[in-house]
Amino acid sequence: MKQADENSAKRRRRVTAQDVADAAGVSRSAVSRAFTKGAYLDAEKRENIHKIAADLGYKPNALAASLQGSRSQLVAMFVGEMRNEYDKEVAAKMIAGLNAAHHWPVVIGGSGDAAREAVDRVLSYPLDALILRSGSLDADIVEKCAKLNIPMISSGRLLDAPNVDNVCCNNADGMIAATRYLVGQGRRKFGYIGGPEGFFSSPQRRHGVAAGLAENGLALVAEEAGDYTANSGYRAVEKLLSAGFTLDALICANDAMAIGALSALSERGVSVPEDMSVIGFDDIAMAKWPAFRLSTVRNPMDLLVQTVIDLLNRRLATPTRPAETIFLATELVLRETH
Amino acid sequence: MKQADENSAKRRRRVTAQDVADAAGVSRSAVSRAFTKGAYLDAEKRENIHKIAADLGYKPNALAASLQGSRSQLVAMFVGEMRNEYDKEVAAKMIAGLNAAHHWPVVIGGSGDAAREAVDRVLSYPLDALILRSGSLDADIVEKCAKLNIPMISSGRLLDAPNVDNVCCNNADGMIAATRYLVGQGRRKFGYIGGPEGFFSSPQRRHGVAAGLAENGLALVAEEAGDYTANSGYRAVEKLLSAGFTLDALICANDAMAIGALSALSERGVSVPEDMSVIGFDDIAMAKWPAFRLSTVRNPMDLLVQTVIDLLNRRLATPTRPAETIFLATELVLRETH
DNA sequence: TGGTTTTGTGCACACGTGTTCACATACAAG
DNA sequence: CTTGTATGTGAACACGTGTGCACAAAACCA
Repeated sequence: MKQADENSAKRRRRVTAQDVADAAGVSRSAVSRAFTKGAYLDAEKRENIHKIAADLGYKPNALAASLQGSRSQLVAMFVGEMRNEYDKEVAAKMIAGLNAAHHWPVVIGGSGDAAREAVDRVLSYPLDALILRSGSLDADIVEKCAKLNIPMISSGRLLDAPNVDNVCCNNADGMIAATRYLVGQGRRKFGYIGGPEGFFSSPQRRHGVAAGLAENGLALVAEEAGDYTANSGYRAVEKLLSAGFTLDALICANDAMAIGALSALSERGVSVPEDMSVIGFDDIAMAKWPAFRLSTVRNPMDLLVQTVIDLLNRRLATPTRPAETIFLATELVLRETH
Repeated sequence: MKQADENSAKRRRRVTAQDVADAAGVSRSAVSRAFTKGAYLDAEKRENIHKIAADLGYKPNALAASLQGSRSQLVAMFVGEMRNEYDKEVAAKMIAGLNAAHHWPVVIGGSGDAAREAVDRVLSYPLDALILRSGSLDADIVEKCAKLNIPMISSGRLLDAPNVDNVCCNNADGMIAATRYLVGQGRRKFGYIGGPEGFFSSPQRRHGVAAGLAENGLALVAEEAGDYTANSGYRAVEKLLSAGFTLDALICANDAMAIGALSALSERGVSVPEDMSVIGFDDIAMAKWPAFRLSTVRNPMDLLVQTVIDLLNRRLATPTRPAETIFLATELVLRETH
C-alpha cells in the first residue's frame, strides 16, 4: 500500500529538495546548500545528503533555480531548412561547440510561417540568447528579442540592427580570389551557378565573381540560379549546356551545387579540369571525398562556430557592450577540379 | 533620469506579468488570465491587456508556468557524433518533426565522457522526455532517467530496459532482402564492408548478409570494417582489392561507405554494375544524386521520426502505459549500382 | 424591493530553488 | 563567569506564473 503510494507519487512528480530533506532529517536549506559550491555546511552532513540524494535520484531543478535571476543556460538556435550539407555540418558543429561550453541549444528549424511561430513560442522560455544560423527570418523577430531582452547572434547573414552581434564569412573576397586564380590559369569564358534569391550570401558571392572578372576586363558568359542543393547544380549545368554556351570555367555559389554540376558535366562528356574548371564554395566535408576532390573556397566552419560562441560568452559577460560584427577570411582550397 | 532607470531595468530583467498589470491598472491575476485561454475575463479588458503586453513586449515565462506541474514541452535529444550523413539527416528531420508537434528539443551531441556529462547536466532541466538517437550512451543513464521520472525513447538502438520505448528499423531483414536479390541476379562472390563495433546496427546488418548468403549455400568471400564514413568505405575497397580478392558483389553497411567504395572502384577501373554490384543501406538523400544513383536498402527516416513522435505523444498522454518496441520495415531501392 | 444567479476580479497559495537574516551552539579569551 | 567570535542551521523571502477561493457587483426574476 505505502509502497504503491510511493511509486505512484514518484511517477507523478520529480524528487524535490524537500523530499531529500525529509529523508535526511534536515531542512530544505541544508539540501540546497549541499548542492551549492562554497555554501556553509557541515562536511559530514553534506556527504550524507549527497548520498541520500543519489539514492533518491534527486537533481536540483535548473529551471526553478534560474527563476532566481541566474542564467538558464538555455540558448535558442534557429537553423533554417538544413537542406544542404553545409547547413547540416555547421549545425552539428555548433551543437557540439555549445555543449562543450555548457550552453544548451533548443533547436528550431524550418522556414516561413511555421518557423516564425516556432521561434515565437520558444521565446517564451527564459533564454540566455538566440543564435540565428542561416535561414531568412522576418525582421520583427529582432524587435521581439530586443523587447524580451534576449541577445541575438546572427551568423551567415548580416543583421543590421542595434545590439545584434554578427559573424559572417567574407563571401565576396572569397569569390574574387577564386575568380582571379582561374583567370590567372588562363580561363576566360566563365559560367556561374548562383544561390537562391532569398539568401543573404547569394548576391555577395555573385558580386565577388563579377568583380573578379571585371578587374580583368571580363564578364560572365552565362549564369543560372540554383537553390543550393546538388540537384539544382545538376540541372543548371544541363540548362547551360543545352543552351549551347561554351565555357571553360564554372563557378558555383556552394559546394553542393558544384558537386551536382560535376555529375552533369561528367555525363555530358565534359572533362574536368581539362575542358572546364569547376570551383565551389564552403569546403564541406564531402568536397574532399575521393569522388569529387573539389577545388573550393573554404568557409571556415570551425572558426565560425568558435567565433559565435566567443561572442555569446562575451555578450553574456557584458550585456551592455556594443554590438560587434566579425568577418571571417576565406581561403582558396585547390584540389583537382580547377 | 526615470527614462534611464527604466531602460536599465528593462535591460536587466524580462518584462513580467506584474509590470503589465501595473501599466494596465489591473491585478497580476488579470494579466495571467488574459493569456490563459478559457479564463474568466472581461473581453474589453483582455484586449487592453494584450495591447499593453504587446507594447511592453511581455511574454509569459514558460518555465515559471511549468513549475505549476504542467509539462515543460522541453525534450532532450541525444544525437551522438553526427559524423555520417544518415545521422545528420535524421537529426534534421527529427528536429523539424518535434517542432511541428510543439516539442522543443534541447540537443546534445558527442560521445564518451563529455556526452555523458552533458546529458547529466541537461537532465537537471524538467524535461518531458529524453530521445536517444544513435550513439552509445552508458546504461546508467537509463537508471537516472527512471529515477528522475523522465520517459525515454530510443531509436536506432534497442534499449532493453523497462519503461523505455524503442523504435528500430529491421536491419537484418533489409540485408537479407538485398543479398537474396543479388544472388538472384547471379552474383556469387560477396564482399562486405561492415560498420564499427560499438554500433548497435553493425552486427545485425552483418548477420542479415550472412543469413541471406547461407540460405543459398554461400558465404562471404571477404570483409572489412569501416566506421560508417565515406572515407572508410574508400579505404576498405582499397584493402580488399589490394589483397587480391575477386568479387562480383559488395554490400556495405551504410550508404556513406558505399559511396566511398564506388569512388575507389571507379579509380581502380572496376565498372559498376557490370563487374561488381554495390549496395548500401539507409537511402540517404545523396544516394539518389546523379553522381551515385546507389542501389540501397531504405531505412525509412520519415516514418522513423513520425513513429518516435507518436510514441512520445502517447507516452505523455499515458505515462503508465507499458513500454513498446516498434520495428520498421525496410525496402530495397534499386537504382543503378546493382 | 428582496432574493438568486451570473459575471468579473483580487487575494493567496503552490511550484522548487538560492540566499539573506537571525539565531543557536560551541569554543576561546579575558 | 562573562564576553566575544567562529561555525552551523532553519525560517523566510524572492523569482514568475496558474488557479482555487472568496467576495463584490451586476443582472435577472418574482
